[in-house]
Amino acid sequence: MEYRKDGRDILLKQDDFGLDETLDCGQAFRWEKIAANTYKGAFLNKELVISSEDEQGVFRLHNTNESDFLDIWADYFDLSTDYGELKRRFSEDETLAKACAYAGGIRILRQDRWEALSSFIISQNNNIPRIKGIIGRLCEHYSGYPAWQDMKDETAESLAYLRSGFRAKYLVDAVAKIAGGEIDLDEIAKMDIADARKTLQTIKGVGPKVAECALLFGFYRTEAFPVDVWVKRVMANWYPNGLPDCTKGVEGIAQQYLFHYIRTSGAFEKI
DNA sequence: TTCCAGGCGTATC
DNA sequence: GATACGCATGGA
Repeated sequence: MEYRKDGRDILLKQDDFGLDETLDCGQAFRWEKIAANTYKGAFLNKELVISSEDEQGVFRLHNTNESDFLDIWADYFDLSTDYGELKRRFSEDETLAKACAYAGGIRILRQDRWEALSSFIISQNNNIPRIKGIIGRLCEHYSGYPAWQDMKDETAESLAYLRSGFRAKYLVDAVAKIAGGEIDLDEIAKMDIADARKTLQTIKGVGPKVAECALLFGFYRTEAFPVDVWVKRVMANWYPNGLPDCTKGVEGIAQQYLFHYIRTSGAFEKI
């Protein structure tokens, strides 16, 4: 990992990293583009402004320090994973080769468990701009993303201001199950993937897709493979017999390249 | 106006 | 176990 201090900023040299592709590709919902090449966001309630420099592959983490960079952001941005190597591996497959070439700057963010779980509960049968709106209202209300402990007294009625529709009662059930001890996110992190899936799906509003998203983005279980309407199209059109072997163990990372590719490249219209 | 969105609960067979 | 349908909201 190559970095140096520059005044109150950290300058990071990092290949295979694009801000638009990583922060605005539907895996996290509260990064906001505040200027050209600049995003503002947060992990837990530690805020960060990050921008790309003119020099290719160099990023500026504004107004932070070395310990936050090493303890928080290096992990959050998954800097210890070699995405160049992953892309070479994926590129054995023709479609994945195109997806990796199309958006080579995608990385999987190592997000907070509760934030990922609750965000993807909100995401169901919803579109990304509206998901961002609902989460934005939630964070505005709580001055940051609320921990589940902060939401213990919420009801579907008290959450009406979110305008999250039928999803509000699902959030309430998730909080209730965690607060009641039926669900322990630390325990889920230690479970094998089958038990983790099964346990998450005891929450109302958490089915196969939301569970996979929570596991991939909140628990960094790279073998989790979320299938939404877009990935259904990917599978139907390119992988009718299943994913290629080169994705084994990191299906979720492959999924993110494919999701972004079919959703934004225009490849879908050409099928 | 109708359709759709990072789906799921429920009823029915 | 599979399939059909309703669900809140808002943009296209």
